[in-house]
Amino acid sequence: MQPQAMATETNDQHSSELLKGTLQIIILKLLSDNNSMYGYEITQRVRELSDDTIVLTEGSLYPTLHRLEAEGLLKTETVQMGKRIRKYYSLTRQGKKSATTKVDEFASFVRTMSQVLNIKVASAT
Amino acid sequence: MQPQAMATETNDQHSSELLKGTLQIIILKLLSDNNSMYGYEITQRVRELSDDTIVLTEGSLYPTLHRLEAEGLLKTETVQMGKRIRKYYSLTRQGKKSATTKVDEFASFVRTMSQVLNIKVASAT
DNA sequence: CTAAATACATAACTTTCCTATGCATTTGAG
DNA sequence: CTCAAATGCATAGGAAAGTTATGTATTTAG
Repeated sequence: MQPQAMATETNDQHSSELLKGTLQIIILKLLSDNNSMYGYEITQRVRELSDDTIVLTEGSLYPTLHRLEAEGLLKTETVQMGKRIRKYYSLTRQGKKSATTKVDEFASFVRTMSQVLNIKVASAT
Repeated sequence: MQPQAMATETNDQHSSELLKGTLQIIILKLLSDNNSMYGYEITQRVRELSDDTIVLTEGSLYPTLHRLEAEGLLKTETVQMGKRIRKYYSLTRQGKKSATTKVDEFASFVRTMSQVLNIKVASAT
């Protein structure tokens, strides 16, 4: 009955402060699951997986992709789609290792934080 | 047998990138549990609660405390301990509300992230 | 035909944390 | 006793990683 409650989904956007440091983890993990993706595709998939609560801006996504490539974690393949360019990113061997490590690190960090904040974090299964 | 494995506890420090945005949440939550604490005490307690994996530096702690006070979330009481000063921080009414909100926000963010990263995060009980 | 979506990119700015430094008192080991 | 370590607060300078704003260009849908 309350107007706010009428929306089908709760999609208040997450505080972007918390996102810091997690963007590269998200990218690495998606690529480790999907073999190869292009930038725009990544933004759409993250939006989808997060129920519209994590919306990547191009200003953060592309610089991060460039950085990860420069660090040797990603490699690219540019594909001509008609007259439009698509740059497909995939993990290097080093990137695969890094993906695993960083996801584990994040899980560990979350465990520590729940301990410090004394909260229970149930993951949706 | 390996020298590194001899330590009784695994206390690799968490990547400070992930800490971004969580520092103020930690402070607000500790104060909401403890009524009143001083800076140094906060660093020690966080160290303890996190098994030495989160070590706050003064360079991040004090500016954050000052900022939260300026925002009206914290109030202070300076106490003279012999010749030494202690500045006790506690939550304002607004700070109490903020503590609850931010902890909830963090929990929500973690749920979203586990969904995106497809990981299960079990909290130590 | 034209607005919205797709697709990439970068410059300027902000926030938040870290390192380094400074000052001062108290405690503990030798 | 002496001096290093721990206790206690504070700030300046810099790094890292986002955000906003802007730019360019093609394709799709109304």
